[in-house]
Amino acid sequence: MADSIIDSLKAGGKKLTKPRQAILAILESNALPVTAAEVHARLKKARAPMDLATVYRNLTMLQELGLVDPVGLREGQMRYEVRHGREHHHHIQCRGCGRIVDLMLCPLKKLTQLVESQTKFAVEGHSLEFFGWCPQCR
Amino acid sequence: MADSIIDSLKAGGKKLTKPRQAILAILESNALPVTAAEVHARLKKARAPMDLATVYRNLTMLQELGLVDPVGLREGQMRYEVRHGREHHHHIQCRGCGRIVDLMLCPLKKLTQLVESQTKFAVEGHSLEFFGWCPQCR
DNA sequence: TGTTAAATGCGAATCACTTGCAACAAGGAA
DNA sequence: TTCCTTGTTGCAAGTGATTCGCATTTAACA
Repeated sequence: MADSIIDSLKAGGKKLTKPRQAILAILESNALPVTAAEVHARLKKARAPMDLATVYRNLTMLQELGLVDPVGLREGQMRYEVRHGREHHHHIQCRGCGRIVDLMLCPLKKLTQLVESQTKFAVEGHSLEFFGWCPQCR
Repeated sequence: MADSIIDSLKAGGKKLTKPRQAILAILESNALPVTAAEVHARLKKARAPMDLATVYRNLTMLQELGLVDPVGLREGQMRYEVRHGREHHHHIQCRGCGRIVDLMLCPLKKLTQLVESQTKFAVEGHSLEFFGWCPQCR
């Protein structure tokens, strides 16, 4: 587990419990964003079962600390991915099979300024997801 | 009601029922995206009450016909807005008060081609939402 | 006007997610 | 090490959004 994560938890007055470590291990082993249910299922397989409510509580907390990013793909459930050591990026999901692919790009720095001057909002974040058909499904 | 909407319904084998007309009227009178619950409440006020399930069924169907666009702002519920006669656009929502403002811009035409060549997906759509603090809340 | 397929209302179900609470476990202080 | 405080967990129940089954209507058109 990365020191930066442990430091962030400490700074937030959080404890490094066993269940929490297991969740972080699952998250770190996944390149792509996962749902709470998926984390729950993988913990069960990894012989570290825990209550789904605990999974949700931890994902919410990790998000508040800025350690994980939420990814909303209009699936009726949220996905989460660790931020640690990865560039800010976006995703594309296949409308056929649901496959998700990382897009290592974000064209929105300039656009953010435009939005700020246009709306007078202080922009704090954005979500950008693409939908389409993957090579196997098209 | 616009002829183009009626034509689309007809082409999809759909009927132009009274409840459906009422829903479309509500949608057309709203510049900003609304939730199913909001549509349901406004129909009640407008003395054209109908079952919430009917509202959902219609919103889903109108979306499938391409007459309304879904807008996901991570509020735990979807919003919808009529596409008819309006430019493709995005939104920004205040993290404080929830206020939504239209952004009449979309910088993603070029980016879509980049995504397509990078992933080999056939891009069919995207969602782009900004979050921040509005002038009153910042 | 009759026929038929689509649409509606109602109630129950599902699904993702949250909450209350008692038992438990980090982790710093003594 | 032991104690104490406070965050954490499991369990069970609760929400809130959305969907489904089914019997009853209603629009569309022959």
